[in-house]
Formats: sequence, structure tokens, C-alpha cells
Amino acid sequence: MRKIKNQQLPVVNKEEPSFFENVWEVARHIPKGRVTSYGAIANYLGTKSSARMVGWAMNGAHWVKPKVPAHRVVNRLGILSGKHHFSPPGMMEKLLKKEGVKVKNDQVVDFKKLFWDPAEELGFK
DNA sequence: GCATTGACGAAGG
DNA sequence: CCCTTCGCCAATG
Repeated sequence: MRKIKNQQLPVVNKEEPSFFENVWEVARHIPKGRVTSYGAIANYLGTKSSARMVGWAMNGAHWVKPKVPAHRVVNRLGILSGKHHFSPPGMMEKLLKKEGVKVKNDQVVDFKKLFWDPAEELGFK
């Protein structure tokens, strides 16, 4: 596959998709104007208890290709817990608003309605 | 090689 | 919703 400077990436040069790649893959399917949670992605990948790893994977979402809409992934409460990893921090909220997602006080408005569950939308494996 | 740190989450209080 | 504890596991010191 693609070569990546493995400075922070956990070896993605294997042919089989790593957990991280799967995370990115799923994230790329999040429709515009919708959001999902770290846990939902983890759940879809069958490692629901490893939501932290999803967040960890998002850490590299910025420099991985193709780009991953990490701004559409929030925590289970709809809070933009990852905004500090954007530059500037307000970028996440800005991107979401641009897609029609209302954000108030670092939290997605109508999160429940906008929630996109990969397990349902992409079909169960 | 142990300890700490997370873009998390569920459960219990 | 807040708080704590626990589970999770790669990365980092």
C-alpha cells in the first residue's frame, strides 16, 4: 500500500488493513452534515471497548491520505472533545457549521438526530 | 519494562 | 449532568 513515514504511525504498510486504517475508512463514510462517535466506530469494527483507540487513530487523521473528516467524530455526548487537536481549535466547529451542523458551546446541537451509526447505515458485518 | 497519558465509554453513585 | 472506577491499548517517558 502507500508508504508512510512511520514516525507516529503504527505500521500501516501491511497489506491487511490495520485497526487504524479501518477507523479512517469508516470515518470517510460519514455523510456531510452528520456526526458519529468514537464508540460507534469502535463498535462497528467489533472492538467497542476500544473507543480510546479510535480517538488515538484520529490523532493521525490529519496527515493520512485520503483525508479523514475527523471533525465529524465527536464523543458520545456530542461534545467536540477533539477540537484542541485542530489548528486552530475553532476549526472543527467551523467545519461542522459549514456543513450545516449546529454547534453550541462545544457541543453538537441535535446530536441525537444527526448521529450516524455505521453499524446501521453501512449494514452489519 | 513499569508508569502515565489520552480526540472514549459504560456502569455505579 | 458530575464524579469515580474500570476496561481498553498504543505511545511515550
